[in-house]
Amino acid sequence: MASSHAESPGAAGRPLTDFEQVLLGVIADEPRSGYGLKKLFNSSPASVYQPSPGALYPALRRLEERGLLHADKQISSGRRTLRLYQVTESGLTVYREWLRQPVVPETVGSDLGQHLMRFSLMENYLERAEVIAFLMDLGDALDGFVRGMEQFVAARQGTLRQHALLAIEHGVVIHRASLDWVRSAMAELAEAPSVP
Amino acid sequence: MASSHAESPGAAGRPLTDFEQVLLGVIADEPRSGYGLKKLFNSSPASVYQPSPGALYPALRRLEERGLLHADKQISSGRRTLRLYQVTESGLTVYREWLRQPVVPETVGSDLGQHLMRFSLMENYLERAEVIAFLMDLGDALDGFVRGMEQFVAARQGTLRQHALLAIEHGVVIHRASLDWVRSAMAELAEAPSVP
DNA sequence: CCCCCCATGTAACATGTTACATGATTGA
DNA sequence: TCAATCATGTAACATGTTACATGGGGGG
Repeated sequence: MASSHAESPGAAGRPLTDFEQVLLGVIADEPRSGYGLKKLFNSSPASVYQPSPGALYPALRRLEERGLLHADKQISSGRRTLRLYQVTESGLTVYREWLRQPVVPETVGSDLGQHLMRFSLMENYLERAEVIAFLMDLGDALDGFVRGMEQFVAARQGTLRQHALLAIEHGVVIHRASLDWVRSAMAELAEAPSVP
Repeated sequence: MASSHAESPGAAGRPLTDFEQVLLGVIADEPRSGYGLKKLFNSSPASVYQPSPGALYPALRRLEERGLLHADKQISSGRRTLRLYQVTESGLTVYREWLRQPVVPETVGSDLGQHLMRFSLMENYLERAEVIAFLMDLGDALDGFVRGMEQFVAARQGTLRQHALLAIEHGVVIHRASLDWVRSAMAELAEAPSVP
């Protein structure tokens, strides 16, 4: 039942899940319903993430209960109730704080997807200079990660089995490719100044 | 309480988690205790995965209850009880089945880590020819994934915003790098015939 | 004596998956 | 009328995270 008591206005609580943050960001770009979000994710390139209804609807309710989202109960063209979500002001604040969070080098090895998601959502809310600074930090973190992996390999020269070594090299290769991407993205953004 | 009733011998039940499979594989390589596994993961390159005790110990118990692992209760050098796990025969069977599972092209975009883990563990249990066949399939799947991404981009030429397009290109770049890795790994394995 | 490492685990809590339930509307 | 799509959600279950609890043993 939609408890209609507005929650903590400052939005201080347990930090949001990545998934919750992404929902917030997507809805900040454009109001959506649960079903609309489902369609959006389904149409995404080759299964980036397909949230199950049991994950999606409760997540939206949680965001609503925190006062970060607000649902307009609508009856779209005679249909049954459609809950069209919009971000509230505190939702927008939380979202922007997330976008501006610094890149933590230690997590870049396991969290690359989150950074990409953030980069993608940044387009409408951050200025070009901030985006470029973000990419710079991401590049540094990736560079450090690659160096760390290479040192790890060098330190265990000979002790690693062939497949383990190859698997680690896969990690190196992947992150070096990410780094190259960061550099080319920076170059592209630097020379084509589109209005945010 | 360690219920000592041996479970279903054929090991038919809910399929194992990736994490459970990895535990099974690591223990198949060499008997380990919970703490030994913790140390092993901690020493892994730059936080591949750090299982929390609340994930690790219950997982080991589940594998034991299924009859896939067996614990020798030991008192190592006067210390408190140490549970040294070994794979049982049915555990080894399940493990080998996992190693031989075909590459599913649809999942390769989100599951690359699992395939790498499998590749790494294959070294001791599969023959060189099987490993190369696995890499061949993985390469085909990656190639298909990259083509699919490129088609996706081509189909929406112009409709994608700049950052979204760049993020997708990141996916392309990453998976192409993976594909290159697969090819070089195949070449390396083909010419250096070490005994499995 | 105190601290850190060995070594196990539990409790509370949140979250996710799968599968099912419900009902309205549109088009063949 | 029948099927598909729109649109919401719940129930059962398993799993994970964080934080805490417990206790022995070795070294400074």
